Amino acid sequence: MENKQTARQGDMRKAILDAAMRQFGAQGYEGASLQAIADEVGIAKPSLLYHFDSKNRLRKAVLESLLDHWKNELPGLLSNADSEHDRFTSTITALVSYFMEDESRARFALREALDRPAEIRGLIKKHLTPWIALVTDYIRLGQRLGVVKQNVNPEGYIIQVMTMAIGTVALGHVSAALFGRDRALSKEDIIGEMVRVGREALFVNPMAPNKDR
Amino acid sequence: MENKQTARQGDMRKAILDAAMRQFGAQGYEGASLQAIADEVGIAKPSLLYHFDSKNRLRKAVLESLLDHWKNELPGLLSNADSEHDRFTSTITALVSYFMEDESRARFALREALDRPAEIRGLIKKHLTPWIALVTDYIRLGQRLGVVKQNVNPEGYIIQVMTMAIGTVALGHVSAALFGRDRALSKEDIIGEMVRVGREALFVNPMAPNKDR
DNA sequence: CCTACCGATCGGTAGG
DNA sequence: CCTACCGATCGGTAGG
Repeated sequence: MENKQTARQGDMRKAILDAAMRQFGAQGYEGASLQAIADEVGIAKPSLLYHFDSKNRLRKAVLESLLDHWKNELPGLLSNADSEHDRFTSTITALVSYFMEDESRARFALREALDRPAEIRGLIKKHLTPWIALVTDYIRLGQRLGVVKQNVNPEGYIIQVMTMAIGTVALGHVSAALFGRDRALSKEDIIGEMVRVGREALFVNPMAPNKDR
Repeated sequence: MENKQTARQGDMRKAILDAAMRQFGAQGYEGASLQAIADEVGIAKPSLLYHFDSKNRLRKAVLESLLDHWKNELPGLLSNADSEHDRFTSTITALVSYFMEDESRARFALREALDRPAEIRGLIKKHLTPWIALVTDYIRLGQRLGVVKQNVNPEGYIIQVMTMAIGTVALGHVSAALFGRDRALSKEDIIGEMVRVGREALFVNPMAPNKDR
């Protein structure tokens, strides 16, 4: 009862963050106006600035909500796996599912990397570096075990997989229609081929069953 | 002599197109102002609108300059190759070189796909469809010859390679610093790993010498 | 190619 | 959470 007001404010903040992510993702930060975001939420523009002091702070809050998700998700993802193949499959599935669940996430993340490379580089370094290092360690372990190809460049490989995952989702509406109706591709086809490419490039035996050691 | 004036105007148009591509690529279409573009060229804003009737027409002219390059380049690229491996190497090298030569090209292309998916889809369909169909035909030929893996989805594969090529160049400044100084990656490392990923996912024998039939 | 200028919209503030 | 309003900047025009 004492936090009824707080709960309502929390709901409103979440509604604003959702609308902002969609608008920023679709129109870009400069292209999206506070007016359009306020309209989508159903409030007046100054009311929006009561919850977030400025457009820039609103953007940072959206960014933070993405980072928080992965800071909570990554630890479990990387430890709960019985084999290298499982680890690859569950990690890339979680990565792609998260962005496909709401494509605005992929578009927003891609735009931020284009608009503010220095800031995004700093955020990644600060929040994601230990987890990325863990992935490269696993790849090197796989190489010693003979499960992962020797010619894989672990750091470069991670960049390619992340670029494919975010890029494929963010550009889905463009690329799916690259071919005539007769050769139309479903989202599942595109994602499936992405996983296949990542798998073939990584594993000595890409089609190995679940257990590999 | 009679076209001295025309030559000067052509030079000015080219200077404006260059500045516009850099500004659009770095700041986005909405984020880049005509004033900033005019400043970079060293003329007044209304002078810019004498050469291009509106900001939107200037954007379309930049887009057209990218498409024209590939409409001229692709025919030669796809026919001048002695083997499937050569075709893959020369095509992906040309693709990546073109974007690396001026990274604004990759950023601008990526932003346009995000900002105006319907328009870009239409442009690709109109200008690039026959060449893309030729590439899928080559992949299917390679599969019949036993050079290309049977589980490749030709359409999906092309999407992944294009996403990797454009995304890797456009996001180079962000991704290169994902790792500490001790594991720093050069552009060549990143591009090399991209080519390796594409090759391993495509060929039955990724390390085959030049001739394969 | 320039100076001078236009209406519209932007992010943000005052005050309640 | 709202109405009313601000200065700054936007793309674009008039006129030379």
